[in-house]
Parts: sequence; structure tokens; C-alpha cells
Amino acid sequence: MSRARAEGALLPSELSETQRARRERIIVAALQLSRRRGFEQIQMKDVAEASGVALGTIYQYFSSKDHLFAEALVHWGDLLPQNIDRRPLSGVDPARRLTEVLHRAVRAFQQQPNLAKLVTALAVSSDPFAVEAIARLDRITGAVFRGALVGLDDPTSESMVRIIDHVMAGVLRLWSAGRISIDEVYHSLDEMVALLFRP
Amino acid sequence: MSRARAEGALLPSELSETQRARRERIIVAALQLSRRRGFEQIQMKDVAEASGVALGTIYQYFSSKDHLFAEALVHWGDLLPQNIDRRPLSGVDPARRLTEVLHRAVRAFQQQPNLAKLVTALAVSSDPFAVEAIARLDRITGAVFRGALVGLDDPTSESMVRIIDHVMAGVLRLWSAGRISIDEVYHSLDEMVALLFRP
DNA sequence: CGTATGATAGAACCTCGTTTCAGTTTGTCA
DNA sequence: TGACAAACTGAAACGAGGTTCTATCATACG
Repeated sequence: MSRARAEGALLPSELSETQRARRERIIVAALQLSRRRGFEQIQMKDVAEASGVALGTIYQYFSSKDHLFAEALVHWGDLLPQNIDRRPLSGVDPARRLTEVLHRAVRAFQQQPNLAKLVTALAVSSDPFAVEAIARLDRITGAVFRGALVGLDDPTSESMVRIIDHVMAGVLRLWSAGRISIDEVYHSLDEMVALLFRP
Repeated sequence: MSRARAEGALLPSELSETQRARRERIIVAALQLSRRRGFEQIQMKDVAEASGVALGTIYQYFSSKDHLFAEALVHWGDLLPQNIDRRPLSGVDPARRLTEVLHRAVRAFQQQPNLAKLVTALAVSSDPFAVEAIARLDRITGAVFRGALVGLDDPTSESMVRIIDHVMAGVLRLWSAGRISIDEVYHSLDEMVALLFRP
């Protein structure tokens, strides 16, 4: 059997089929729990129980709680683009297209409010896997936003993407903390688009 | 002596002079420690030692670690405007003035990198005092930014302030996490100003 | 003075994440 | 099929750090 380890966790490559399935089950369980409660309300013991796997076994696949949930977030994030890009954008100018994409992205989070919490929790984690997962999520959303910004020169759209990422993260944080309503989230984003594309 | 309590902590009003001084000493100690290490590297025991106060006594004034450091952050934040506004802005148009203010704000954080960490740590805390402290800090920086945006109509400058707050928080988070350099912080902010004031 | 309130040092407590362990199952290979 | 090694299990144990408790002192106030 495989004996390869990296920073205390089995490498996803070099896993038998049953192991790959077990790893998957753990991730899925973590993700399901993340839909019900926030990151810090979930105990590793709960994940073990929900996935039907022994607690110690989880640590054979993931080096830490942050690592596990980072993988779970990546798992979800990888499905995000097809969720957002499913139907083609109807807008023709960049402003409308961007607004449309932003709304779809918010809707994706709106269905799973606790995932927004997970993102902000991992965003401040120092766990290398969490750092990597957040960076990857940023790349994913960045690509989606970039796709909406047709007809702009590269430097401009790159700058815009960076700003959008920050603002999106910010409003999601405020929303998942209960500081603002979902309507205010939409409003803030619309406001941002209006400013970015001011005549 | 005072017996008033709120969520487990003595109210700052209704304190004797020596108590007010003791409370102050605790906050100052927490703030000093925050300059040397990050929030999670500081133990309540350290604060007790540094302030020359018993551990249990701290909990008579502050209901939790988050609460204490939230107060410390407010303490620092209240001094921020006079730090930034000390010398008048030399720019005449809003764009230049904003850039100047942003640079000064970054410089303030740059002198105390761990305070940026403290901000991001408290930004994800669910402690009500932490929530309030972050909101207050946002109001403070918001007012500073607003002051730079002369000659713009109110709705526009309000929208801008919100965006700026998010972007500032975002780049500071990336910087304090070691993900980007301080030069990139300045660059991202300059980029944002350029976009907001695009001809 | 006597009493109540607050401070102190330090131990104790509690909640997790994480590790360990003895026993059992599973997969590989001859 | 038999045997060995690696994984898994269930449960206990560990460790770190925030929070609370206890016994003892100090102090102000009536």
C-alpha cells in the first residue's frame, strides 16, 4: 500500500481506489456540515462521525482541521465557474456583464451562507493549505470576473479584478457576520460597478 | 465601590480613579504586546504579567481576550486620524489627496505590522465587542478618506469610501499574511485610485 | 474597628485539536 | 492459502490556552 506522506498527510496521488473514496467521503462530510454551521462550530469529531471514519484516520489524509476544510472549499470552488457561467451572459457592455456575474456569484454564496464564513475563516489562517486554497479560490473567481470584462485592455481589467475580489470578500464578510443584509451586498456591488464604469 | 457589570465586565463608567488607571494599564500592555507579536501569539497570561495585574483581574474588566484586544485596537484607532491628518494634504484634486491619505494610512500600519494582523483577526471574531471595535475603526478610516474626497457629490464619495475600506482591508490582510509585499500594497492602492478617477 | 469589595497568585477547569495505542481488518505477494 | 505489512477503528490520552475558582490580603467606608 501507499506509504507516501507530505507534511503529515497522505498524498492524494498514490492512493488506492478505496482510499480515494474514503478521502472523498471525509471532504463531502466536511462540506455538508459546513452548510449547516460555521467553521468553528464544527468539531473534527463531528466530521469523523458524519463520514463514518475514525478520528485518527482523518489525520492520515489531512494534516489539520484547516487543511481539511481548505480542501473542502476547493472542492466547492471548483464547481463555482460552471455554476456561474452555466448560462451565457446577456449583457453586451462590460458593466452589465460584470454586474450579472457578481449577482450570480453572490447567489452562489447566498445558498450556502456558512461557506462565506468558511472563506473568511480560512482567509486568516496561517495553514499553508488554507493559504493555497484561498489563493486558488481567488484565481477561480478572478477568472470568472475577467471573463465578464470583455473589450477592456489587460492592465485595466487586471486592476479591476483585484479590486472586485477585495470588495466581494469584504461585503461577504460583512454579510456572513450579520452586519449587512443581502440587499446591501447587491447594492454595494452595483455601486462599485457604477463607480468603475463612470462616464 | 462599583458593582455594575455588562456581559461579565465592569463598565468603564462607574470606575474609581485607581480602577480606571488599572484598566488603562491593561489596555496599554495589550497594545504594546501587539506591536511585538501577532494576536494569537499573545497569551492572556502575558498581558497579566506585562501590566502587573493578576490574570483574574483582567477578566473583571474585559469579558474575553477578544474584548480586551478590541478595546486596545479602539485605543489605537482613536489616535489614527491625528496621525494621518497631522500635516495638511498637498494635493488639490481628490485623486491626489486620496492617494496621499492612503499612503499615510499604510505607513501607519507599516510601523506596526502586527496591528494589521490584529485587525484581520478581530474582523472575523464573533465577539460583540470585537464587532463593534471593527465597525468603529471602519468609521474612523472612513471619515479620514471622506475628508480627502473634496469636491465630489456625497453619494459618489460614500460609495468610494466603502470600496476603499474593503480594498484597504484586503491588501492589509494579504500583506500581514506575507502574501504580498508592502510595495504591492502601495501599488494596488494607487491602481485603485487610478481606476476610480479614470478620465 | 468591622465589613464589604476588589486584587493577587496560582491552581483548577474546560474545550477542542491532535496524537497515541491496542486490537482488528484489508490488501499484497509468494 | 498463509503471512506480513500497512490501514482502520474506537477510545483514551495529551496539550495548549482561554476562563474560572479559591484562599488570602489589602483597602475604603460607615
